[in-house]
Amino acid sequence: MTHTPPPNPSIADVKQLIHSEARRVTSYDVASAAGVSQSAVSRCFKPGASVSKATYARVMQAATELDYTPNAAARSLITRRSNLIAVVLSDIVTLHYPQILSELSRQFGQQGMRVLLFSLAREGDIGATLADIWQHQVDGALLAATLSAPQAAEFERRRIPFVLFNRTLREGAVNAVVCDQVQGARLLVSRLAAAGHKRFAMIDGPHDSAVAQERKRGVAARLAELGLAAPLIVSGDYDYASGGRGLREIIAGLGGLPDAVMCGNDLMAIGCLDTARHELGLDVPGQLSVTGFDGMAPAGWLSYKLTTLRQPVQSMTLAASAMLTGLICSSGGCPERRVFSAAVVEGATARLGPGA
Amino acid sequence: MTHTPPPNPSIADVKQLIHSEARRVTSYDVASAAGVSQSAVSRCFKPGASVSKATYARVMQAATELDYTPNAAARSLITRRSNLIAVVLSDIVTLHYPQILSELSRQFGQQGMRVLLFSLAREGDIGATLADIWQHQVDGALLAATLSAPQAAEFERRRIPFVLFNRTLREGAVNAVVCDQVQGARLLVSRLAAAGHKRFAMIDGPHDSAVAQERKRGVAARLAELGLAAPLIVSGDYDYASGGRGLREIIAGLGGLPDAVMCGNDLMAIGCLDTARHELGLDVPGQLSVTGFDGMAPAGWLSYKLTTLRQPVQSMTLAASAMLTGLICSSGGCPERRVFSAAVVEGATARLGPGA
DNA sequence: TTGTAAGCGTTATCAC
DNA sequence: GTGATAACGCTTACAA
Repeated sequence: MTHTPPPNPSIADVKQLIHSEARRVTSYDVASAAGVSQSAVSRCFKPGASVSKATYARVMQAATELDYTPNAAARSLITRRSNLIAVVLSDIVTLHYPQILSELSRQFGQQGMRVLLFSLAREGDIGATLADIWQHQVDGALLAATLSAPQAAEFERRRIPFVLFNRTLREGAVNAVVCDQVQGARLLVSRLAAAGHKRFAMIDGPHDSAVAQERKRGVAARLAELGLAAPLIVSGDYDYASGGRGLREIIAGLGGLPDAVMCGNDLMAIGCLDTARHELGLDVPGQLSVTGFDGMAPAGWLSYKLTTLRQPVQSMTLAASAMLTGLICSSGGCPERRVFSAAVVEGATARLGPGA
Repeated sequence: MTHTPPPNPSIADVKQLIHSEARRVTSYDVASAAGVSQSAVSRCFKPGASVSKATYARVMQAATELDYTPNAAARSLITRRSNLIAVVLSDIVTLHYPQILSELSRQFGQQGMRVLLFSLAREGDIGATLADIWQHQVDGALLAATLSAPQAAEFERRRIPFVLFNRTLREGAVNAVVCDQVQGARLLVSRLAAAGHKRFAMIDGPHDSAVAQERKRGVAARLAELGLAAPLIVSGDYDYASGGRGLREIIAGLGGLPDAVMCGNDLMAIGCLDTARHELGLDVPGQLSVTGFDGMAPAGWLSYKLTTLRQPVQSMTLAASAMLTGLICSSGGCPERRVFSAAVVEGATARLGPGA
């Protein structure tokens, strides 16, 4: 019994050879089984290459029978395209996570790109992750995490296009898709003030969250403009428990109820609402108005009907993936920010006055 | 001005050369800047290789200044390890998505492996995705989606270890981490029956969901054992709206209220609960008991306190990632199933009798 | 249209 | 400990 392959091996011969050597199927195997050159095989897998119908058929037949699949690593080595997109999410995004990710995976998938996922423990933890991103030679990155200026610069230096999601750089222009948190916050304050609310309190998000900072800023600015007292601000962690804890802290701080509690996100608003109603026996919005931010699904559930600001997550996700694929294909152009507006969801947890 | 590099180029020389040629930094560049051979550079980036301290320092200095990062594609080509794990989720898993993904990303990350994400539109849609998985030569796969026997066989043939999450194959042994849905369902039925419930109804999950099938099976089997009437089963989509719709359908079908409505997951249970209380003005659990499945966070919120079965998602995720990394390192061994139990969360939406 | 051959950037093997 | 040199599996001129 010899292991030397016959000069014109059949598909079965090749199959057995591969099996006996316990290795993966390569384009050479397909070529030898189909009786063509290796480059012919390669061309058959490249859309729009020039191959005769007969050759194509023979190659595909062999490829199918041998379970051949091109090796992405080898391809990426020569083409300098990995077809990989790094998606970096800080755990805080948790709310829209599923929606964002499945949408991104779908969008990029349609362009033949795959999502390489990086999940950060904390908002600012991207540092250690960067090395991994470089190694995998991703074609682009979508970042929902805080990026420092030097880190952004390194993306530039390596010529890796990136888009920030709901984040911007303090200085320097970068591509970003954001929701105007400040505008939204101002709008909500206006509507609340128009309904006669005077004493405001706020449950703030984590200190390292850029989005939380903007929301807080918008609220404070609009209150000042309206000549109303600055809100009592307590801090929260964007989670359900923070909402209840925050409310108690506010009541203790004020020695009574404020007119409105504005929460940094829906999750805290729901926690605040539940504590107000079920633990403190308060009437919302009768005695107290409660508002959120985000417009996540549970906010619309019948038990809550939360008054909140909806971010157009779907549109933002779409815009971000489109922007990134655009950057990858036609590299160049100057940085662009696409700013979406948040819309007030009237709900039933706050008395609102007329819009501006 | 010449572009020929000097015989002993400085780091700055090399830097400029790379820049002028607009290419990525390779180990050759680092080698030439550090005045060593390319293989020396390679060794410096391989943990536990034999390099002298002096060489290591020189190489690292040059590497840092040049922003050199090894190319994962080239490495993967020669080592036959991509350090990539395919994680395939059907959209239905949406509930625990964030928790599962961030945990997996963390776990695999600690082993130096990255998560390549595939999000399926439907439970059974893995077919088209497989070709992508093969291309990227993943070292292993974690699948929370239905896999057919031939598909499983192809994983075997390609020697790619895989672990099913909350799924099993109808025939044939595979590695899997599951929660015993049947046992959980039976337990819950027992507790409900012990409290005197007689007429049961059920809002089922999607037909293509294996988990939903098992839950339904467990409920039906236990009811039969107890000599109770078979439940009225209406179908749902695992979403919030399905819960309310299902409840109405049940009431219409029975011409009145059942004693208990068991929902295929928490989301539908919450929808059912909201409709019962806020639209139909029913007293839950006074007039009607409602139960869920999963134990997702909102089930515990004060407005719901849902009676449900908690799946130990954290433990399951941990087990799955550990199992997969185990399979990758020490290939071989016979298929194993790790079965976790669901625990009853008593909540406040159903009257429960004593446990068995 | 097809085949030949030169890389892509690593790691691995082997002398030295 | 170090440096040649041969893979790894593919794409892509270029020649036929």
